[in-house]
Amino acid sequence: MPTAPASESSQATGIVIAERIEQAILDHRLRPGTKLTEDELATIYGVGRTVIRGALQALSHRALVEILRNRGAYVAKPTVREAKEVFEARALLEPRIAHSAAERARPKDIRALQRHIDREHEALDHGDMGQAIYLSGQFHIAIAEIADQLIIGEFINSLIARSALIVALYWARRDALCESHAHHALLDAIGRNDASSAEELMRSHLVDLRSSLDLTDRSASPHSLKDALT
Amino acid sequence: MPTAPASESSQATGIVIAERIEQAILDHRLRPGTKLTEDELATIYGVGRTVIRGALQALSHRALVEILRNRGAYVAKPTVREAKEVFEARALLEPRIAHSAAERARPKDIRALQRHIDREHEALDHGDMGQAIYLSGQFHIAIAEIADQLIIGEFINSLIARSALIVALYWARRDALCESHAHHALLDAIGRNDASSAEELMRSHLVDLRSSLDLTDRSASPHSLKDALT
DNA sequence: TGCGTGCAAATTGTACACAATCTTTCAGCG
DNA sequence: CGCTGAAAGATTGTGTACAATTTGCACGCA
Repeated sequence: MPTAPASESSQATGIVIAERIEQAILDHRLRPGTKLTEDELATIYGVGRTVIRGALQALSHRALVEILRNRGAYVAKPTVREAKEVFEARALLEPRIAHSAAERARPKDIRALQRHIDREHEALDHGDMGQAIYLSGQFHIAIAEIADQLIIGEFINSLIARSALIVALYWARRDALCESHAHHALLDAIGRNDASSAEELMRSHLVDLRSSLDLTDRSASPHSLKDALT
Repeated sequence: MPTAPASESSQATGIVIAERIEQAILDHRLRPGTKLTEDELATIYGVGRTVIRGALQALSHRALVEILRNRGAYVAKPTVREAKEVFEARALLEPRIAHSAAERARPKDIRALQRHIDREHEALDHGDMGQAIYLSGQFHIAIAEIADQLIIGEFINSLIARSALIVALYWARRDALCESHAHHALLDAIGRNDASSAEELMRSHLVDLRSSLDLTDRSASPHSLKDALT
């Protein structure tokens, strides 16, 4: 939920901290599996553990952080199965949303999308891969916002956040995300209010995205290995 | 109410309390708009406010409880728009899930679904409408579980929880949910592994469900009125 | 009477102290 | 030499006190 005014005190601090941590996870400054100790974060942000705990719990609801009882919080490590399911869900939701977005898009929406693409290129030029991946996700979220479907938009938001983690773990072909040709094509179709093209472009874009990942079943995946030993 | 023994494993208490409150909301013992004071709940369940706060925050993430900063937690009151969006999302997700469920269903799954329907009938015979609505939702969740799609299943779970709130606010035709003919037909199709029938039945069932609600735009809705004044 | 201001009560937000639990380490024993 | 078990250390879970914010009410002024 977009609780806008961050400048106020109170619980806003917890939300701000959660967003900071989420940002760090999304652009890969915090790798999957990293331990997030409450005390450590509390001293870093200069607040009590109560606030940190709330932030971590919020992130765990978004499946970005995994909280193990009495054992602490860790940056989540999606399994291969979860990764597959995330992309199945995206394949189900996003083409439909792209369709709606194309129907509803107005000039200012197109300009907003264009700005997203520009920032994406900028990050790529600076070689900031983490930021580029983050912005690439933001582009999808921007499309969902145009579609003006808050609930489905929230689902997509959550799925894209998880996708950043999945990319961190399973990315095989480094070229796929970089050539944001697909995003240009989407912008084009949406700009022309061509709903069925936008829908189809989104569908194939997601197929491409998924095929750039290595989701072969490796039972020796980091997660199950760790679980097996403990 | 037997308050949980102190030896019970830590955070589990918070989860248990959240589930109890959710249950109360779902079968309409707590009406939308009811204030949930932390101190009150803390004394009821015999725990500190810390635990209650965690439970309320979890429920707010599921959109069952609305937390207003410095003003407390209230049972959520979905707007007409949110209600429409919930059913749009369900119409998008559930037919697909019904399809998968029909493909994967095995005899024990069918038996589980049958048990759900039996309990539904039982509640109706006892005239316990709240419980009947709750169980009616559980049937949809059971189908999602058969489909074995954890992530989409979680989305559906959240949507169905919200649907219980929506029914509490906007139910117009009291007959619709009671005649669970649609659930029988679904069980039948899934039992025959007839995926396309199950998908189509789910689609029309959701249309029926939605048409039993009064979602006409009344700008004097409790929520927007409150917002307008503040 | 109507309206604005200021104080008091209630409720939430936060920090901190203590208890419960898990992990690690190391000594003793087979 | 490896295994078992217990104690020490570290980390999380919970209750509670205090601070911050909001709300309700009463008072005074036009």
